[in-house]
Amino acid sequence: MLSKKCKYAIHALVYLAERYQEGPVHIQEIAEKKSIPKKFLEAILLELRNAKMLHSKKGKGGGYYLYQKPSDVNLMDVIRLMDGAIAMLPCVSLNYYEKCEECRNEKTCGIRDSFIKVRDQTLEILGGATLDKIMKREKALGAK
Amino acid sequence: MLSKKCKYAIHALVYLAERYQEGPVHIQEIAEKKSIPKKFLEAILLELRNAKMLHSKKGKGGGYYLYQKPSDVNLMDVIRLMDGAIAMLPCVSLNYYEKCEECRNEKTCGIRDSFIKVRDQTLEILGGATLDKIMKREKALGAK
DNA sequence: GTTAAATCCTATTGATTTGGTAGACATTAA
DNA sequence: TTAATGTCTACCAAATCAATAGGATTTAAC
Repeated sequence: MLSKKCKYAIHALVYLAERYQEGPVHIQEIAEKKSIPKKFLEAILLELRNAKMLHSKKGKGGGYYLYQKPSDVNLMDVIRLMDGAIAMLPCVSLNYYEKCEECRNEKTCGIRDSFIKVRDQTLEILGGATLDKIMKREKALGAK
Repeated sequence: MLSKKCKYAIHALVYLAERYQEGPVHIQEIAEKKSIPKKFLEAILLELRNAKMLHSKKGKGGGYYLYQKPSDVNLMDVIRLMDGAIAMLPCVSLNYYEKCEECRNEKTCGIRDSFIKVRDQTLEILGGATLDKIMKREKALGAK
């Protein structure tokens, strides 16, 4: 399951995608519109900024805005940043690989194969889920 | 990520699949062979038994053994039992559905779609990953 | 240059989950 | 009767998650 932090991050990014190229949006507004605790959101946006997904402008009239085009930001990257590995086993993770203590021998482990398939399918879907596609879908579904 | 409990359960089941129709295997043996803390394994096997995945025999000469054929036990069921939902969002889970607090309106949520696809792909792969296939793979890979 | 509005940063907290342990009890084979 | 085994309830420590507190810093506007 995705953490709340990750879900908040996704919702905040979608919101900023809707405001793309309209200047900085401040935390307070995102927090209110998306019902996210402001202080928690603060930490999340900061993390997204440090990962170069967002830019920020300090001081009066400041706020956050997308660093890249909505079509260049996908759920795979956001989830990896917020929650870490996408794979279901550490020993099949591409970005957060760790040896499985439980496996005596990774080469002959019979269960890894299925989880490698799951990982690849998942990455393909989430890698293709970009902010612009999410926005388009919401419009198509009639969101106001 | 799968919990340790879930990984232990899978390894224990694979071990019991290798001993299928050879009578009860006791906890101690599984714990030693698979390097699982005995007391923890005890609780896990009990849960698998309550879910009708295993049978047990009490008293001297007792132990655990598979309830069904190895070809009838798959990773999807084991994971659901041990860790709960397989889906990445509660609102797309088939067996553990819950409303997403974050979504104002599920019907118009633009992100659910990707997670439904991930869920379906994952279920298909894990549903097909049966104990007998895992055993065959281990043999093919040369496990001793 | 003062002030108000905003982000930035560090630390802390409470609740829940995870991983594991202790010990008594019940059942069965020999 | 006894030793071996599963069953059950309770407990505990550490980690993680979700959230909060309280300033420090930066900037625009006056």
